[in-house]
Amino acid sequence: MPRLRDVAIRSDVSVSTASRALTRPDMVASETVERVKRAAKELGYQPNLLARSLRTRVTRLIGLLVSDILNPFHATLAKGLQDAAFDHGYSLLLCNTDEDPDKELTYLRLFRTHQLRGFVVVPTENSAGLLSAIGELPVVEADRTSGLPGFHAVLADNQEGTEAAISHLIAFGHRRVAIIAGKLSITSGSERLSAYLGAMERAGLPVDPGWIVHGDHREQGGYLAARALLSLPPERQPSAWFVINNEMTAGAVRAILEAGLQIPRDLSLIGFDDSRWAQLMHPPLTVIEQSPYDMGYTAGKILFDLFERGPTPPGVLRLATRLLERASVAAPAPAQLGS
Amino acid sequence: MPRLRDVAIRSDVSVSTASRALTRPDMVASETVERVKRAAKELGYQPNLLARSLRTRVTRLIGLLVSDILNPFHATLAKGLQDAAFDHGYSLLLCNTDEDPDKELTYLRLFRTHQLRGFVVVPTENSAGLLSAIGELPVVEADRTSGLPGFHAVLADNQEGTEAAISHLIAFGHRRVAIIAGKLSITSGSERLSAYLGAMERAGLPVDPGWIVHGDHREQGGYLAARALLSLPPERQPSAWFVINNEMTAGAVRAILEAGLQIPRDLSLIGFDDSRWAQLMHPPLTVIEQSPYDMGYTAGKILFDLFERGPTPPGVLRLATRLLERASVAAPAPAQLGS
DNA sequence: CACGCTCCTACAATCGATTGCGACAAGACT
DNA sequence: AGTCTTGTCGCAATCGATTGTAGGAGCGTG
Repeated sequence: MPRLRDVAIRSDVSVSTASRALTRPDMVASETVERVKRAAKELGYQPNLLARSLRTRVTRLIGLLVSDILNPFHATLAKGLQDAAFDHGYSLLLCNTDEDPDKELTYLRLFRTHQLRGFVVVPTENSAGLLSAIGELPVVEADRTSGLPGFHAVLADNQEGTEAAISHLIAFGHRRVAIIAGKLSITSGSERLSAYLGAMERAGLPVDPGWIVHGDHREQGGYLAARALLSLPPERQPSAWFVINNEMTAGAVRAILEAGLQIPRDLSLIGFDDSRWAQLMHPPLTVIEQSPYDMGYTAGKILFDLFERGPTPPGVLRLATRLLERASVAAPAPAQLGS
Repeated sequence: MPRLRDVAIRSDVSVSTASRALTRPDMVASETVERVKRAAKELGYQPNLLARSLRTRVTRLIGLLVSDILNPFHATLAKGLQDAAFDHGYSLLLCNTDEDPDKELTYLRLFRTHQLRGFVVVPTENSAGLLSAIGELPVVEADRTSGLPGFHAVLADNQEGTEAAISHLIAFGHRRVAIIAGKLSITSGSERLSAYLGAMERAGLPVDPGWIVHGDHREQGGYLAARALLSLPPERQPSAWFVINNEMTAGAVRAILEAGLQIPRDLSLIGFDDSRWAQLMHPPLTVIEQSPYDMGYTAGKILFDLFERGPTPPGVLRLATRLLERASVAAPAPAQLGS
């Protein structure tokens, strides 16, 4: 690989002039710039970013830390961030933690050793303890917050979305609405649960404690939570479920199908976050749509802003949600109305 | 951030000894090693990989170039590669090209400027011309090959998979089997098409030219191809479709539902590559399952092998496929048997 | 005691860029 | 003619690590 020195020799200038000709052309005579550029092109010169970054103390690398890129929500977020990175001339280091604190710590360290400029993280339960250790690196949290002060965050408007979901169910006549909730230590989980409780209370509807089950945000967790709901005695059965994320919704659907129930005849269902399978399943699933792509793109923009303008007072940005009415919600069967 | 110099001063040795104590402890008195390590820990020292890589001329970065990380196939492949990278102490740069040759070229250049050690690519039509330009960088192709000689590749056993699909349909009594094929310039597409033709011929079944439609490997392409099939005159209608990738299968399903047809009553369907929606849709889709995770992991292993052992004669590794029988294939209705 | 040997350690060069500063020439101005 | 600008360009230091080589300490041996 040709070095800057080769370009300099070929265009008969010093290395410093060659450097300036390529990066700050206004400081060099235009005729010289031309000569240097031509030489660079002829040699196929590509600057060594390691050397440049070492000298300037600035890289053009950012990171993304998610628990699982297989979750379409994360994949879409990754794409949004990647596009933002591309638009700003940055490259993206992708890291899956699999919810493993050791991996998470390893990656966080890696971010520092690789001299990343900053990163975006979808925090997990363990993140809070770890993030406080990384120090001065600019960070933007997406989807959830670790609860730590000082971080910028881009989140969905969980309250608005949840309320829309519950209102939708109530409008169909449901009075017995269950929730497959998540971990309280994860903000998206706790916010959606409390919005559910608020919406039910405002509607004057009692909530059976058995209607609140907690999953681990993964498919299997949703499945187990659904089984718990299905095993409630008949007189306590809810007529509709609200599931707080897409993975658990998939698990819940699996459990429902296994139990031989039909949606929405026997049970109405509404999920948080859209996905292809939600559109294609039978019946198509009514969901609260979020914008993971925008979330990623926006998180990126905030990050780049941070790079340019320096530290900013941290703020939380809420992205709107939207009710996508499809066919998994219907009026409850008379027998289900209960007391 | 503390530098090695700080560690050296604190442990009262020279920078070079500090360096050796941390990276080649056998060359330094164990008592000194101890002292240096302690100092490093106390200071929270993290080596600057830019400087190290600049000096050693070797980074621990690899890249992944895919057209679209939103495709679960690519996402899963990415995860496999990421896990392989983690296991070998490498980090992964993720790049989406969106099938845009400009982006692809930009990223390829980026790989060189970032001094990546090598990369994995799922080639597109444009890749062939570009890959030849990147020179000496180790590359492993996944899922498809660009057709260029000299590259290692990890592919699905397209012939085996396609034959299993067609045999399955034939075993159910289908004689009129259509294919939604891809671009011939993409090997996975051409291989699956020719395997289809071979299987039909060996079964002694004629193929109506109208039964072969080409899509662009994306959802919309599958939709359009499906519309083309559905608009064939009744006497030329196939009783079963084989779709060569998951995105186009989704589009095809959309078109079928729009047309008010029922699977498998009116039409049997079998897709290549499994996905969650294929499991959850109604009816669950019979598919040829591939192992994108293994593909990514294996591609990574080949790449790391290349790093360690130096250039190897390029080879093509085929990963087995498996027929996942679900419920989208049934015997054709008598009226469909045709002539 | 001189010599050679083995261990350790330090000095200094090096990777490939960027950049502060000074040198120099050409032109403007007094 | 002398001085001052202005515009270009080169020298050399620098970023933070790694590593070839040389030198010194400690020890055993003849």
